[in-house]
Amino acid sequence: MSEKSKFWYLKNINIFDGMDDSRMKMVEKITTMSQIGKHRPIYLPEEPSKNIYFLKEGHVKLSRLHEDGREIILDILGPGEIFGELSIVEQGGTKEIAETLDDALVCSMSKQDFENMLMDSPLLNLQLTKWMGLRLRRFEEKMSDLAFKDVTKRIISFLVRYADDFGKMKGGTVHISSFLSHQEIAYLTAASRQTVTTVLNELKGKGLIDFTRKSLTIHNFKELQALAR
Amino acid sequence: MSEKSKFWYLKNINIFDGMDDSRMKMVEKITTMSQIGKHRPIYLPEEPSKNIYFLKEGHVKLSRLHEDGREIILDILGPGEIFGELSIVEQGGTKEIAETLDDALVCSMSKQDFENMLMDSPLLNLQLTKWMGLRLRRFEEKMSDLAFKDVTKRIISFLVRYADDFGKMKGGTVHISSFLSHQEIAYLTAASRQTVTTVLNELKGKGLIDFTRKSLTIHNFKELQALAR
DNA sequence: CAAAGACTGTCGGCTATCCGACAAATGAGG
DNA sequence: CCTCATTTGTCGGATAGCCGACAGTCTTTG
Repeated sequence: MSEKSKFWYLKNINIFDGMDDSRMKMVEKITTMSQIGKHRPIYLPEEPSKNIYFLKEGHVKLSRLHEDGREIILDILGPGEIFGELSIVEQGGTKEIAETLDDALVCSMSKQDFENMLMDSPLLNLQLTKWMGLRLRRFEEKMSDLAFKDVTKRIISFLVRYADDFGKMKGGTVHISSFLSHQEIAYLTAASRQTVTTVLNELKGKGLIDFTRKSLTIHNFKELQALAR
Repeated sequence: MSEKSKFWYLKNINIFDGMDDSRMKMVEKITTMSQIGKHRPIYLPEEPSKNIYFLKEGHVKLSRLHEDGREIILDILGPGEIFGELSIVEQGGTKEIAETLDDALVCSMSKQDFENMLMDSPLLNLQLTKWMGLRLRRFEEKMSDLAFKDVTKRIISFLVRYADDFGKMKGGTVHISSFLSHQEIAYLTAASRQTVTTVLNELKGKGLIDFTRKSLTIHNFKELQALAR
């Protein structure tokens, strides 16, 4: 993979693949790069963001709040992913919060510039379409998890997916150095904080995982994965 | 709205807006139109569909099955919407079922043709992008409903949205002539059939709605809407 | 128009999970 | 190293909603 494409790498697709150099220069011109510390908001609901964001490094969580303090984390994005109001139609602003999880490097550009860029490069637009299709698929997956699985399975599903994104695999074991708080996991899995604590300790008791406040080890990835269905 | 654009009307966006006539002719050439009766499958999981579909008339439900007979309906699509494997990346086929709810008119075209068409028309592609953004938003909405609301509110939410799509508004009352079975509503709201029956009868008892096996009347739309939060 | 099949209504028991409460453990900052 | 704030662990009570069962009602079709 070339430097250029590595830069804009997307989990499954590189949206800038096949883009010529002159265009890449243009892209970098209309883009503002910013380093953002951990646990900082990028945009808030009711504060309609006029920008589209690319995540170059780090991770960002997208969540929604409810009137009472409850929260649900819709998705965690990794390097290369895009967020912001992709459908320019609405004006009301999003109901989403975007917030960094760790130190992140974010490129932003105006919706207008983004739109122009898409109009200018059919290939880029097509890649974006495919990527959005994948994102829709991810949401579908999460929705059916919510509908079909009990809390334990949802938490295991989460651990597996999270390990996939953040972990270092070594043999069958996966180690993750930046773990989330139980509350955060609760938001992700639509469970209560106490239940998360209990379930994690059950899994620890069965020797499937080990964890501290800021790290997680999955002893047998395949085995855990199998328990999620 | 011109005949042409009415033909391809999308709920919120007309993806063929601004398309010149010669291109529209081409579109119609690579497209196969078919009339499909009610409650017929369009594609099934593990039977990877090589096509992209446009819904011209009628309604289609997209759902997922679980090993045990359980089902969740992810979305109900109306005239003008697009479905199929929009992200061409995956080869495994979808886990989705697409099935007509009523008599439908569906246009299908091969993924390849669709992709070529998008490459050929940046504007079209951009419209598609916006539309997919809206679809993502709809999924987000459904996910937070699942996380935050109890069954009663989820059912009310469903009624309101369904009435919006299918109903005829007259004053403050909405009448819907093609209502779903309680089981179907259960699948949509991730509830059990019995609970749906009970909740609907509670709402009837409070004079908010009336229903028979195949019709629904909402007496005061605004009032019901307010109860969903 | 009769018989079979599908849908609706209702009940009672059951259980997963939430929620409040509080104590213990850990970590951060002065 | 002490203090305060945050996170984790555990318990018991409350309950929403699931599930099986079964009866009643409507629909379809031969």
